[in-house]
Amino acid sequence: MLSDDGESGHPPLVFFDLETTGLSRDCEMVQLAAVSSSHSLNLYVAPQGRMDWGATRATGLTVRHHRLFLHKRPLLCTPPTEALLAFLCFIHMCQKPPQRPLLVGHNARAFDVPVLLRALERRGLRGALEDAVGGAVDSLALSRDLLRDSGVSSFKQEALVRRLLGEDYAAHDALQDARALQRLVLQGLKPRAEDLRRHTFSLGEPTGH
DNA sequence: TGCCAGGCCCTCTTTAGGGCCTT
Repeated sequence: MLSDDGESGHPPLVFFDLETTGLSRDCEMVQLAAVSSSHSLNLYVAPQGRMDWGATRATGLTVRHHRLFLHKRPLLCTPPTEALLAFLCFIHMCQKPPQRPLLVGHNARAFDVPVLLRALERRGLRGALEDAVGGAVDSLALSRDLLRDSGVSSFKQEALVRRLLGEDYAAHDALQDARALQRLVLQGLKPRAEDLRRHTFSLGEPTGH
């Protein structure tokens, strides 16, 4: 099976996902999860602002008095700077010198990476991430490419996991999404090293959102 | 009152528009 530990002819892969307060350009991350090989990181962060109703409906997360709740149960939260530093430590742990890991996320180019970079930039940590990784791969673009002419009509992560792996999972929980994405890419999409190279973008490139 | 996300992809395209995808 294709692996994500840097032993398959491509850099180590770190699958990640964010849950946020919404989709707007000023949204804040409230859950940060990363998975590589059998290792995982899962942290909740209490935002300064409010959750959009759509985000609450999708995730079950709510904010009250700057505390975060999942289905009305209080969550243990990590201060945002500590959460980002933990994420950077996780990435360093995944390094196989001289190879630097690739971040992999679904629609990451348009959404997760810009949100993450903004959070890092506010704390002077953006350069640390750019130095730590070899770039990022958007599994949405990768799947659209590899499944071209396959008859797949929905490229939502949940739909791809069901179609390619025959699995249902708890979507909109960042850790479950990151784990499902790891299975989707390694067991379902099975990209070649050149496929990953073709879809790797630099974090230094201007990103939208 | 007026704002309300934005990049990518596809096509009945390129002097554009609409749907997808992320929360």
